[in-house]
Formats: sequence, structure tokens, C-alpha cells
Amino acid sequence: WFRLDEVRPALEQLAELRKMVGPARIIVLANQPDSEHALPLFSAGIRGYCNAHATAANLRQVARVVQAGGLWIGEALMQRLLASTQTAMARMPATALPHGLANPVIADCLATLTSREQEVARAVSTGSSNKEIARRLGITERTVKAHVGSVFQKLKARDRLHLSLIMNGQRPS
Amino acid sequence: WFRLDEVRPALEQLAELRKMVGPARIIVLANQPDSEHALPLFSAGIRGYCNAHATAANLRQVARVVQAGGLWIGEALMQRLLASTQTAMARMPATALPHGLANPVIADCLATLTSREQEVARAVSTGSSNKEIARRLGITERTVKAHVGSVFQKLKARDRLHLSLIMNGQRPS
DNA sequence: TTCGACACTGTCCTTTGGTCCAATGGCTGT
DNA sequence: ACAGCCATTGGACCAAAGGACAGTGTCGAA
Repeated sequence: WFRLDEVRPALEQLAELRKMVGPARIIVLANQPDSEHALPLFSAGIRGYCNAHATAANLRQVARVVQAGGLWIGEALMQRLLASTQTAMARMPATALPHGLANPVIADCLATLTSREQEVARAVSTGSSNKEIARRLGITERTVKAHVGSVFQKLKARDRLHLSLIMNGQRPS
Repeated sequence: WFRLDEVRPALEQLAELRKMVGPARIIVLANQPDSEHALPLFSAGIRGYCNAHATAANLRQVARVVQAGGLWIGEALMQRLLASTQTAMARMPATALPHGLANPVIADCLATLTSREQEVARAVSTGSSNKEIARRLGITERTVKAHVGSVFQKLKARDRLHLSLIMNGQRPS
């Protein structure tokens, strides 16, 4: 049980929470649920997001689901997610698809990465420094380096800039 | 329990299934899980998607989660979902072409650079190291750093990776 | 000529990035 | 129980990157 601050960025507080309690499945209860707000939280690894004013029975249900390894997302949120991905994918030239959704080569590369490695790979290739990634994921910079290193090996990138180019469908010179 | 046909579109079969069994929570077990394939299924309303070759214990778990109203999505799938929506939304405006051919914003930026700076900027953003650039241009690494530094200032990039993203029509995180 | 923009170089220093070797705990499948 | 993969961290070490001064020389415009 942890009460989030109203002013500081939620992501930051999440990282701290992670540090305190260690690896855990986190559910965020929002006073005023908002899809925009929820997305980054999920990418930060939370497992559930629901209205804080739900009934006790409902909350128990959510807890059970998450405890069992599931995700709890509101219907509305789910719809938005899917809608945006579809319209986005529909109107995008295949060559410009970032991170290779629907790009066999890149998809293959990504497949060889573990989920954690994919996270850091994505962060690196959008310009985050090791320190930032560490803070965001609530882990040590040292660990980030470890992940980054193994990503380099698997994707045959010699440094983070090459990795970025690869992930964005460009050929390093 | 319903076995999907291998050839007909899965969405079509789902619709029929729905007609037969009425409102129900559907879980799709895939012989060969694939994010691409799973997305439309979720937008069609399925509540779970997992590998058909999972352990019995795992399947039970999935069933429990969905029964309780949760969603079951693989970690990898979730991350790709979020990544694609975010990058897609980030780059929707200003159709992105590599190096901003025919992109007013980037063209403007380039215009503020001297010819030498443009050379190094291009080299940097395709993954060359300072040493390589120096060799290629026949100048000192120190000089390359000077150019790179002034490029950073002019384009408001904080490091070479951000510069690369800017030059390639991406927005740094 | 004097001023300013440009190209080029130097040294010193700090911060990042990347690699190597090594180790722990959790989880999974045999 | 045991082997193997994954996530995590530690320490040490070296290379690269980037900032802070400081300086040289050329060229064209005022």
C-alpha cells in the first residue's frame, strides 16, 4: 500500500516504490481514470489499473487476477489501445514502421531478446541514457549496462547509436 | 472448445463462434504465438491469447484470470502494443523521411549549419564515431568534436544519439 | 583595415559508455 | 535434485564522448 504524490511524476514514484518493495506486481488505483495517463504506467510494468472508487468485491477480483499473473485493463482503455494501433498501422508506409512491427527482419531480431532486453533496447534507441533507463525501471545502472551489452551482442550492434538505427529500420553506415 | 480452421480468416470464424455460443469470454490458444496475429483478435473481443503448448498449470491460470474478468496478454505482446502506439503517435505529424528530404522543419535546421557541420552531422547520425569521421575528412578528432559540439547547440541535441533521431525525423524521448 | 564567420588545433577534465570476470536468487523443465 | 535461462548487481578497467578555455589562420564584407 502506497499513496502516490499528486505533483511529482508518477513514473518516478513508481521507480522508488520498486526499490523499496522489490519485484512485485503493482496495481494502480486512479481517482479519475484516464487512458492517456495509464499507458506509460503499463509500459513501466504495472499489472493493473482501475478506478479507486470501485466496490470492494471488484477490487478483490482485480487483485485475484493480477495475483494470478494477468493484466487488468479497463474495457475502454483496451479499445483505445487497439484503435490507435490499427489506425496507425493502416496509414503507415511499411518502411517507416518504427521498431519493426510487421517487419520480418526486425521482428526476428526482437524475438531473440528477452522481455527486459526489449525494454532497454527500446529505451536506448529512443535516446535514453543508461542512468535514465535505470531510474525509470527502478534498477541499477550496472544492470542496464548488462542488458544493453547483451542486446548489442544479439543484434550485432557495436554501440547504442547503431542499435537505434537498427531498431528504426535504418542501415548503419 | 472450438478448433479454428487453418485457412479461413480467424476473425470470420470468431464471429460465427460468437453467434453459436452467445456472449462468452474467449481465449485463443495459438500453436505459434504472434503479436501481429493477436492484435486483431483482441479488438474482436477475445480475452486471452497464449501459447497452446503451455503447461496445464499455466493454462489453468489463464483460465482463472479470464474467468475473473481479466485479460491475459503475453509480456512481449503488451510491450509491443505500447511501444507501437507511443512511437506511432509521436511521429504522426510531420511525415518522417530519413534525413528530412522534403521536411521543412529539418530542412530549416540543416540550413543553420555550415557545410562542414552538415557533413559531420550526417556522419554522426548514421553511426560514425568521431575518430572515423576525422579519418574520413582528413582532420583531427579534436576538430570533429568542435563541429559536433556546435551542431548540438544549433539543433538543441544533447548527444549524438538525439542528433541522429532529429536528423532522421524522430522525436527524442 | 577591422570585424566576424568559418575551419582547424591544442590541453585539461568529467561524465558516459562498453567490456570482462564473477556471483546471487528465482523460475522452469527434465 | 539438477541444469539452464533470466534478472540482478558488484568491481575494475579502458575508450569514447563532450564541455571549458584558449589559440591559429583564411576570407569576405563593412
